[in-house]
Amino acid sequence: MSSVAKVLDVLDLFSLDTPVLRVEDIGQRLGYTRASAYRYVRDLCEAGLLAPAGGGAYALGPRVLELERLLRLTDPLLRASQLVLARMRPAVARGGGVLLVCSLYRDRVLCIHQEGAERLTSGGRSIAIQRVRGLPLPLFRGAASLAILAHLPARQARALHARQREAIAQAGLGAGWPAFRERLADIRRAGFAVSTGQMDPDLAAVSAPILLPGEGAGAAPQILGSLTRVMTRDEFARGEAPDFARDLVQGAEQIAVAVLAGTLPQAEPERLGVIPGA
Amino acid sequence: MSSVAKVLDVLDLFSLDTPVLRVEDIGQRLGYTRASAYRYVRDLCEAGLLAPAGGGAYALGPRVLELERLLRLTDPLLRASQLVLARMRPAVARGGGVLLVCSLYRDRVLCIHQEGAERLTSGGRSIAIQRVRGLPLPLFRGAASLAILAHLPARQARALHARQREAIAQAGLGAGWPAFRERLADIRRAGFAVSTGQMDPDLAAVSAPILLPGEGAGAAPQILGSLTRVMTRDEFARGEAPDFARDLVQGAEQIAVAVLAGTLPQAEPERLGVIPGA
DNA sequence: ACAAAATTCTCAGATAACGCGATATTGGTC
DNA sequence: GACCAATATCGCGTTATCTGAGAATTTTGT
Repeated sequence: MSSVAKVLDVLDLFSLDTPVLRVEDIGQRLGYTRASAYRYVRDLCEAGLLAPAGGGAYALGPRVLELERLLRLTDPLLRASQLVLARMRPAVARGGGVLLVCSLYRDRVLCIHQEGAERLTSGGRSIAIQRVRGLPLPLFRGAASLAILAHLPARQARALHARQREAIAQAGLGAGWPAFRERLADIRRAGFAVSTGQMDPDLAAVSAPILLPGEGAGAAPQILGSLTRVMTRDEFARGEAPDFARDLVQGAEQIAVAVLAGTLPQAEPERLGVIPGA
Repeated sequence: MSSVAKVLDVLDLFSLDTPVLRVEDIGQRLGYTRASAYRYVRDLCEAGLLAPAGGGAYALGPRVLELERLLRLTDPLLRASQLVLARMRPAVARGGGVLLVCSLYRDRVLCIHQEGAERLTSGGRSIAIQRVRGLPLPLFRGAASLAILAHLPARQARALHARQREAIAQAGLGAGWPAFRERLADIRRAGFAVSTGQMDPDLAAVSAPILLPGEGAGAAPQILGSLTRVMTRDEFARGEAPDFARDLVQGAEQIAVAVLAGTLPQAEPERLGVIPGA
């Protein structure tokens, strides 16, 4: 194992349960000597990814916020989504809904942007949206995940099934590979994914894949992420779901176009303002 | 130079101007061979800090968002600020002002939280607040910076002056070390820092240091960050500045108390909700 | 000022990292 | 489906770096 991987493994120890760790604990958990643990932590502190939190303990560092701002302002998918989201915002807000942009992150799906409220109200109950920005969630539950899952390259889907047969069956996506494959094909044929009650019993979601056209003739398109609308089950049952799906699919297509446009070298006409001290 | 530092240096290349980089360019800019550049990029991708962006290019990766969420939910200073900010929010919002929590980050000051609008309106002009979350700014300009600068440990202030004599003089903080030292002592004596027109000609700010009491008798308190209120110059001139300062100093003290309380091992009564798939 | 942590340092041996060129993989084209 | 050009990884000898144990040093607490 490379020393870089060892150092970056330290980052994995920081979690909601253990946001502040002592060097001794880090070394013990990963099987490093005290000296090595100190060296690794020092390296991460120099990079700003960790910061001393007093008492020989360390927590995530300010560099995380600096990188987050950079990502927020520059991520190709986020930038491409901005115009489309701005256009869809009023209609979605009117319905009390929420828009999400998600992307694949290893074996999970990560929400990279939420637009609208963080909670929905249904029958007097205030429901927190589970798929919040920055929280990786499984590929097998929720419309935003399914829309991405269905468009994974065939090889990847196959490997995924081999690795997580259990979780897939448990999510109702079929017991074997043929059944699973068929479920994914169904979603692809529909052009969007729907889930009701998968994340919260009183919520539903519709999600459209953000697809870059496969460059070769007949080549499968490349999945970049998904554009999702979360709503209460009541609103979903009101029967406008087909309209939602149409809007989402259209929005996702426009995002894909914008991503392509942003990839072109000369497609950066507006300079970002010069920021002193940046 | 350690190999970890070399890998993490790659992260420094990503900026607002160059958010997407090709491996070749990374290697060339840092003087690495192609093979090494690929190795480094691969390591960072495995950690999720970078992600392929097509065409042999890479951009910041989704892990950044995951870490940001973690930091937002767990950072000791942020958590300690939450209650105080909630209490101050209404009064500040009424005045059209903005609250910032900032902390020291190497030789700069980083805003780690903003409360209220991102813009202020003065005489029909809409002014963007420069000190936005995640953007490191110099230590020498703006109230939020000065409040921290004034409470740096003496050694650090001295070293800083030796390194950045020029920038300090240019910011009007004195031409030599004695003058600089005196300016900092002035701010400490006042208990808060004020700036008018330093960041934007039509804005002003008042900032209180967030100080942990020095543990030894007579020991200098430790600076954690600053609590700042940004407002239009008009509102500042309205003469309520002393009230703002009093409120901020009081708020900063309460944050310090909350940080101390959070440091105690048994001070985590409320478990965060269990999040499926987290 | 003293005692106890917390952190860095020293050094020789063990071990990955480096560069180079060759070799797979991709992705686009016919 | 076969080709070609990129994109990315591999294999290996050399060499610089990392490691571990304990001592030395700095920082912190009383």
